[in-house]
Amino acid sequence: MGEVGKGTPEDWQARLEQLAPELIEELCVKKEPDKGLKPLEKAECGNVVMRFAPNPNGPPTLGSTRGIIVNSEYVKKYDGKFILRFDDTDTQTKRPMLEAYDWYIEDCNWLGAKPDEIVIASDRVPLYYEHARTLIEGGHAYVCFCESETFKKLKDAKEACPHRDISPQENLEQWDKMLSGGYPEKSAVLRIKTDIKHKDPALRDFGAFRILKMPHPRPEVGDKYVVWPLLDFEGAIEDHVLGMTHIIRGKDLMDSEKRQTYIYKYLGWDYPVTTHWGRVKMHEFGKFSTSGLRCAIEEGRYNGWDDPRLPTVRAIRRRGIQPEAVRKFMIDMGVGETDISISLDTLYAENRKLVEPKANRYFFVWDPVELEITGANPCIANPPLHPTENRGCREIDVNSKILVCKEDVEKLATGSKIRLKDLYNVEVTSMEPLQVHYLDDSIASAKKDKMRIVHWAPVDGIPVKVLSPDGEFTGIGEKRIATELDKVVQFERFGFCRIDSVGEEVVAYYTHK
RNA sequence: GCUCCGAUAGUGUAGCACGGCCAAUCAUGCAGGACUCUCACUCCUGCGACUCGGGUUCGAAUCCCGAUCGGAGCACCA
Repeated sequence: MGEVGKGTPEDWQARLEQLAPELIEELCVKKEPDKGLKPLEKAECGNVVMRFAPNPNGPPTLGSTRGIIVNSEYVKKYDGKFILRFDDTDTQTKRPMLEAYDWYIEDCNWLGAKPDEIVIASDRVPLYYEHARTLIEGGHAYVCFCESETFKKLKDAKEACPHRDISPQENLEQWDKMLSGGYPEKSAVLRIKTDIKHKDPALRDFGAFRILKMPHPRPEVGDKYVVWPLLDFEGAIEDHVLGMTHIIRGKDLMDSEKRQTYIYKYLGWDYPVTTHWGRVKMHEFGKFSTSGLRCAIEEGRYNGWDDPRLPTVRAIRRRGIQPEAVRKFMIDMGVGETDISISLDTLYAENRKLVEPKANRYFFVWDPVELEITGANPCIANPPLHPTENRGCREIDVNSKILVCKEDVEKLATGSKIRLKDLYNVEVTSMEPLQVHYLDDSIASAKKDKMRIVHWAPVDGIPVKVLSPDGEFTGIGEKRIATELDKVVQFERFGFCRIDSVGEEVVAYYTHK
């Protein structure tokens, strides 16, 4: 051993060649970093079933896309099955929103994550009752009439409540009475027996069903049921019945798995492979709660669920973010247990790569100021639609007046020379009123004199309104913008925008710089 | 109070299961420069991290212990 530390690398190589030449090749193989998502534990191609299970109590947000994209991406990778399941069994606190069901389906499709199957929990309540009955019969569940406060105290003291040891027969009767509406709201819950002395208080006898007399918002369900399952129960049953092999969910649900394991044990089922991820916060968006947002929208502080200031999928879609960019962004983020706080810059950079070659260029002048040109004949300007992709030119008639941005004018003084982009060079002859005199067409002389290059718009252009997260911009743009409905364009020296509507005026949604 | 989890550049991420390929990957960001009739794109160059302290070992980002910081659960919410 002592001699190992001595000698040069060359000596070592020579020694190794003598001793074990086969090792050399092995050492030369560099570990390849894995691209994309890490492999799933115990996953067999063709047998993977995963799900995204939201409560449709509001529209999908950028946060939801992580669950949609990563789950569906894994399923694609293993040629499995992707299920969209609506966990909509709370008619009260997180009451489902009727429109949101379709929004989720729509947004999944848009993101390239079309579900292979769609399941709505509120349609399957009898299934949950059935398993609840089995558990009661087996003595693994009981109807508890404690007030929540009382139960909490007992639980914290590791003490069983008086209802815990009632016989299955009696429990069954009480359960039936519960189902038929024989008890008032909040007077009874069905609990799953775990271990009342478990060292972790979160795992001691947890609730599985409660009485909720508020009807379900879905008309096909309405007031059919008064007993509704809680998430841990509903999810546990569904995940097994639907054949889930792998689950990825929030770290906050870690104890959920431990609780659900009791149910699985009682029913003789195997628990799916579970992974957890941390919370994602976006720098650009403050804290939004679905209920808070709803109020704000109703009060008119936002224009709707697709207001460009909101982190909803509908909003970013309207802004011209491409689904592929969101996918790449979320997949690159991977599945980590750390809580993260990310910036949308990375998403924008991803999107820019996608949109840059496609977007036609146009002039849009915000805060327009009229500028009079002397000494030039009327002409037609021909700026290219794209600087590198050979896609032809736009045509803009230029007479004696054009519009330029106020912020550009503020940098001028009598005598300044500027280049009107893709047009010609001028010199300012008067500031009030703003007048310029034609100099020449040569780009070379513009460069030689280091003139500022300023974009402009025709006075008879089309009014344009840009809605952005930072507010509204209004001005005038080239008429041809009206032909780009639903496309992403680049307003030169401004940024990328998606043309949202075209009429008397063009409305554009700001994408990013 | 009880219980669980995590920590790599400004931000995210790879590497950690099995310690030497790590003088630590990639992306984004930032700074400087080239190109350009846009502040976009492209291309160069640069900046920047293993939370801390012990231990094991010839060798630790990787294993062990402790501390610190951060997050979460203990609902008749999801």
